[in-house]
Amino acid sequence: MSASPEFIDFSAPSDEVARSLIGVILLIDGVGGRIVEAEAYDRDDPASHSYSGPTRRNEVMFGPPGRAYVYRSYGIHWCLNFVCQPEAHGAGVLIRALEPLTGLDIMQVRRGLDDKRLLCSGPGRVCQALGVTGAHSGMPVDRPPFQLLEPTEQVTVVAGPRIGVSKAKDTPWRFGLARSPFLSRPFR
DNA sequence: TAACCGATTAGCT
DNA sequence: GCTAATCGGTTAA
Repeated sequence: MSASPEFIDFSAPSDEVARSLIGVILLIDGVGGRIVEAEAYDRDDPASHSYSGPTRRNEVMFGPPGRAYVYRSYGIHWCLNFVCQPEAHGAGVLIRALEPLTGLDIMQVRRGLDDKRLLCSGPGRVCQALGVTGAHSGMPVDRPPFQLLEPTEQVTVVAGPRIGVSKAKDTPWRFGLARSPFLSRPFR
C-alpha cells in the first residue's frame, strides 16, 4: 500500500518529510551513506519545478509519493528528489548531501577523487557518487536498487533558507544534520 | 533568459 | 586559506 518505509511517511508535507529524512541512511545498489542535508519544495512554491503544473520533465512529482524524481540540472548534473504528499499534489524533497558510509571505493571512482568530504556534498555530487540518472526517475524508494535505513542515533536537525533559490528566499526549508562536515554549505 | 549546480581559474588576505 | 567569475547542456517560462 504505502510506498515508504514505516519510519517515513512520504504522504506528509514535504518540509516534515525533509526533516525526518535527516539521519536516514540512503543506499543505491548498496552504495551510499547518511542523509545530512535535504530541501523541501511544494506545489505552491515559486522555486519548485511543480509550481506551474505538470510537464514531461516533472510528471513524476504529480504521481504517487515515495518515488524518486530525478532531473537534469543546468543541463549537466542529475538531482535526486523524493516525491511527497498525496498523489497529484506535486511536492518533493531534494537530497542535497550525504555522509559517505558504504561503497567508498566505488564512489571515489565515479567521482574521480578521494576526498570523502567532496564525494557527496551537493545534489549533483550525490547523484554522481551513487550512480543516479534519469533512469531512476519514477522508481519507488522502498525497493531495490533503493534502500532506506532508519537512523540508529539521535540526530540534531537545523533549518535555514534554501540554496540556489531566487524565489521564496525566506522559506527556511533547508534541513541539515547540525555541524556535519559533509554539508554542501554550513548552516549559520 | 533563467534555472533546486560543480569544476576551474583568477584574485584576494 | 578564502571569494567572485565563468562556463557548460537541458528544460521551460
